[in-house]
Amino acid sequence: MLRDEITAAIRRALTQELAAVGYGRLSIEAVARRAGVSKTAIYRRWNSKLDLVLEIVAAAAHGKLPALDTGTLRGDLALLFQAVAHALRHPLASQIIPDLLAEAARNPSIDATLRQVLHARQQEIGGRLVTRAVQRGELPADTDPDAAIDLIVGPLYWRLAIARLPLTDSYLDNLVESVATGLGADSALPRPRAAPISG
Amino acid sequence: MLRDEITAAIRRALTQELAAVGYGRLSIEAVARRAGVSKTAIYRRWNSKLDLVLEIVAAAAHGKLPALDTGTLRGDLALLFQAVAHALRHPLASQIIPDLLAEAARNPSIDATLRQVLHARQQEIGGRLVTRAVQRGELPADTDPDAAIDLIVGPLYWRLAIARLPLTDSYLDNLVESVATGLGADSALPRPRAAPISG
DNA sequence: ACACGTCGGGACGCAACCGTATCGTCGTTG
DNA sequence: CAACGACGATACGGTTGCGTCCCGACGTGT
Repeated sequence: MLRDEITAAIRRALTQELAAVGYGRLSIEAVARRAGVSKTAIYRRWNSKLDLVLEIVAAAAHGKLPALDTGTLRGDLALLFQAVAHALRHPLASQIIPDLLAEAARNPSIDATLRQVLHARQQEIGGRLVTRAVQRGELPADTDPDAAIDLIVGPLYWRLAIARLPLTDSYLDNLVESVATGLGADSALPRPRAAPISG
Repeated sequence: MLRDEITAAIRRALTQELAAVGYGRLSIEAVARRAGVSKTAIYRRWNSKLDLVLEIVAAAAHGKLPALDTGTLRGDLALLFQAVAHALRHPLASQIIPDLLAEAARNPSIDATLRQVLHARQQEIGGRLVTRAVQRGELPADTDPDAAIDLIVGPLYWRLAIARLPLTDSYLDNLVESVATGLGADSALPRPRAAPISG
């Protein structure tokens, strides 16, 4: 009997509050104000602040995942980077995700939830990507999937979520090439070198 | 006339509080309790919560920086990774840094301070590392220092601060090699490939 | 022995938020 | 059109924190 429009408004307001003040300062009162809803309406739906956040974070991350099998390592990487960049370009996501990841270090419930919806999925996607590339002969057979994920996700996350520098198409192209060769793929092209200075 | 031991106790307590509850929930009262000090003693030294945090964060990051000129790209990377890993292994640092980086997205004062003490230094160190490698002929002449920094710092930060997975010596060795070749250095060794499956 | 200034303790008024409870209202369902 | 239940508004007591102020107690330097 709970009205869906109000539930949706609460979810929307929570997302915005989370981005605006972070999990640490999050207050139910502010969520209610922002949603144009009474506190009562929130407490009818969730028991507490943590419940609310966990439910909504888990739901938000159950979105679509790309097929991600283009037939080449570089194609897969480019597609994955596009998806990650698209997600982290949303101002809300780029504020909420680092905030919750930091909070996860001290809140086991949040940590568990994020591991389910983010890390597990990353490992699954990254693992498949690596496995296929190994099968194609593009990557060494002894490639460690965990280490590969660090190398794939780390640079883009750093630039978008931490350094907050702009992202251009050519940057992404270069990143694909860097990560691919870093993982152990053959270089696409030889690249020009300066002559060593030592005589 | 302010007693140094008390100032030090406040700094220590602030660090611990920051790690325990994060910047969002940080309270002066809790810092005072933890330091075994009265609120008055804190307010005699700093005007507000933000002042306190900014001063101490800035001071903490003015620590030593490694000489970082080993003569080879891989040597420089290994040394840099050791330094980063050492810093992020401290439980306090590994909780505080992601927390403040997330908070920086919504607090301009924190953002400015972190850019001074972290990003600027990273760019300086990373830029020098890249410049030297280019001069030696180890890296392409058109290497973008900013992109290089993402590739260097991102994976290790991701693993230690976000994924919070363990770090082994062999992992670091592999990471040095991956990053070096990803940046465009020649591979140290050819690595075994599986035969492509397609017949 | 004296004066000075920091010290801890504690109280202040103000504000925000928690989670609960109680209203009368309104819309939906049947 | 009647009953039901979610709705907003409002208030509750309790907790926590802010930043300020005052106090008597050191203890340090002179």
